Amino acid sequence: MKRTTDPDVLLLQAAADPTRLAILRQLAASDGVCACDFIACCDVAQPTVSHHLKVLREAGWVRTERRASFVYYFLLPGAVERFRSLAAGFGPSLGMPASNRLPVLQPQA
Amino acid sequence: MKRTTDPDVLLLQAAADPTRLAILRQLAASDGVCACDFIACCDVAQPTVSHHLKVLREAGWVRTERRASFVYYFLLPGAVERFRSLAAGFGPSLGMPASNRLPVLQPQA
DNA sequence: CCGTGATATTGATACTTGCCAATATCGAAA
DNA sequence: TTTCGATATTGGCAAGTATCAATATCACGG
Repeated sequence: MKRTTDPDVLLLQAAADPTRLAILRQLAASDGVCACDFIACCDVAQPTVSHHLKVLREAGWVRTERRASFVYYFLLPGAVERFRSLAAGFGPSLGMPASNRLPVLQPQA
Repeated sequence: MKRTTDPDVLLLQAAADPTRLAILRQLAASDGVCACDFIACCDVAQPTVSHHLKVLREAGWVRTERRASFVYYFLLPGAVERFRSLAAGFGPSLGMPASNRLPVLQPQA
């Protein structure tokens, strides 16, 4: 993907991967998950899980907390909220199908 | 990225690009946009815009409609809705920070 | 201090993706 | 039909990324 600085795009890019979305979903289901548990849920090796967790951390999706030799991952509520407002920003396009509105006929009119 | 069939991941992947997010936002602002107008909004050449529009179409984000030699793009309300429920599915993590809840101490307990 | 289990980092490789020039296609008008 | 403007497709390259083996680090128990 192209390098970008748009925080919304960075948030989306981090979520737009099967493994990482599975991780996010597990965190949404029960927050505070040990890193070792993600190895079971996703069909990838441990270093790969660690890599994806790093991506999520750097994108601001999760924070970490050490307990003994385990590392727990937590969803950052701010990220969830940002994601939701991004979705909410996709307009009032609900309810009425777009074809019911009069589209302009000339571009840049 | 890894090949996947998860429709949610496909939806996210399609949106997780600066050019395509700009396109989606322009559509959210005023639905029914001529393809030629996207060339101005995004700083890329015409074939690149066409490529991104194809990605969005195949991901189910938009539909097209020919008028004369122009092609108009419309946001699919279903896609917006799917995107929103995806965001909504990221848990009740709003309000109370995760650290206020008691996380398990032993993995897989 | 040493061994062990958990997690992170490194390095290499294969795959995917964004980009544009050139070209093809399509619709309308001459 | 020929031409022209708008859009799509092709082909190739450059860059990004997912993956894992090997290795490093970290925290704890002995």
